[in-house]
Amino acid sequence: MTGRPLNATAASLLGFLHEGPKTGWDLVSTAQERIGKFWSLTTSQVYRELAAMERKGLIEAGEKGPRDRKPFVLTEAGRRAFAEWIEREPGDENIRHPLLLTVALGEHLPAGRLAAILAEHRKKHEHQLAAYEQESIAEDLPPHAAATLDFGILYERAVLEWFGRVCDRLDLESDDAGRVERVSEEDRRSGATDPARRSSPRRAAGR
Amino acid sequence: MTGRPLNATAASLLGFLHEGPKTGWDLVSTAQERIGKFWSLTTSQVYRELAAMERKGLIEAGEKGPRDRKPFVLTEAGRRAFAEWIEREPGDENIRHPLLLTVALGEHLPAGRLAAILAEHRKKHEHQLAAYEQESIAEDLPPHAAATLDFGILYERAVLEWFGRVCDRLDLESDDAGRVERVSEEDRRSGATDPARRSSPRRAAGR
DNA sequence: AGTGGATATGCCACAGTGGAATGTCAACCC
DNA sequence: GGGTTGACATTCCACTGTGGCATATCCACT
Repeated sequence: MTGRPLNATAASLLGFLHEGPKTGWDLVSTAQERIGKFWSLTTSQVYRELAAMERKGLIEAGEKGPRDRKPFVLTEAGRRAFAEWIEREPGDENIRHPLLLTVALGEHLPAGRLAAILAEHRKKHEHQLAAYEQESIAEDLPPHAAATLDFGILYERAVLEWFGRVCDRLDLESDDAGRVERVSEEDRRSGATDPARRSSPRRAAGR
Repeated sequence: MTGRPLNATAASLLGFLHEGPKTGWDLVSTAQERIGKFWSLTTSQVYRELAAMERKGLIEAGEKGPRDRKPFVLTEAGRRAFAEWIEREPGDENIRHPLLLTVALGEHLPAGRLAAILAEHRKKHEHQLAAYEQESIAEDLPPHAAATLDFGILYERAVLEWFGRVCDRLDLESDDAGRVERVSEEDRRSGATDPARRSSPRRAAGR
């Protein structure tokens, strides 16, 4: 038994199936909503994992509903496999960040173009942060969901702080997105940072 | 021409080849050092991309050196392909974070175990941050490298801040990996899968 | 000469990814 | 009631990524 330990994507599907029978489609949307922020998955993957898990007896298909809806339920073996998986030490994170690639190779790019790209992405991250904060205020989430949402918020804040720094480092003007940060670099030392008091932001520069 | 636009891994290799002829081996180490933090790649991938790019005429092999060293140089077509690639809007980052998965599904895990896992990972991130800060102080990096290193530092700081918050959120004791009993028991009695476990405990933390 | 380790390239099998293609049904409109 | 639309549900396929293995070659040291 326990042939090849179950991958994380499959395991998370089993996790969601603890809440009751779900079809592939249901699982795709559940997963995208609940773990999509830090675990990308696609429909094809979901269906493939479901088929594989059915073969292994971890789940079972129920009666077909309308439109070929095929709801799956956990079997005992599935429950056990999940329990085993979640007990294991999770691996390290794996980040693939095209924007950083562009920055790293940015010497081959005119400064203005790099600035434009950064501005574009900064805007995206501002929106993302706003959305997360919105969500965290509006909804009264169960604690585990709140914890992962926290991650999103802190991550986005860090990214935004980085944008400010990068423009500095590379002597770029950050404007088109409406400069806001510039000032806060200086303010920073007075300790007026947000609710997060943790480590004094050590400014290295001296340029 | 321009058959299917060049993937990011291949493109970064072309980028490094701007610095002069390099062999596959050279490129592996260059890449790991310069972009490995946010763009994972393996030796096999590098050799495969090199072979493919040679077929497409983006690079050319020079004289074989000792030990089958096969240095590649950029061709004009390669230069163009790279220029085209780096001009494009980079995609969004893609994060896969097993630890967050475990947290998100953490209701199926005894609180003590979750705390232990978190403590373990926190330690790793503390080391990583220390390493980055070390590097940033010790070396006088070119600006683009410094910029990406900054990202690493801010990211790790954010992660560490998150660890503190999570323990709070989930009523976990944060310190070392010991500590199994004591928490969780009273949460537990609210029943198996009650999805409406809304009222977040959020106790006052003094730490 | 022999051994072991770092350098160097390449192959293979398989897992994971993304998007297009296909099929099915409910609802709405004339 | 026939036709169109669009959401739902599944499958397929080509590409990308991973990790291990099989070769060599060369160097240093015995």
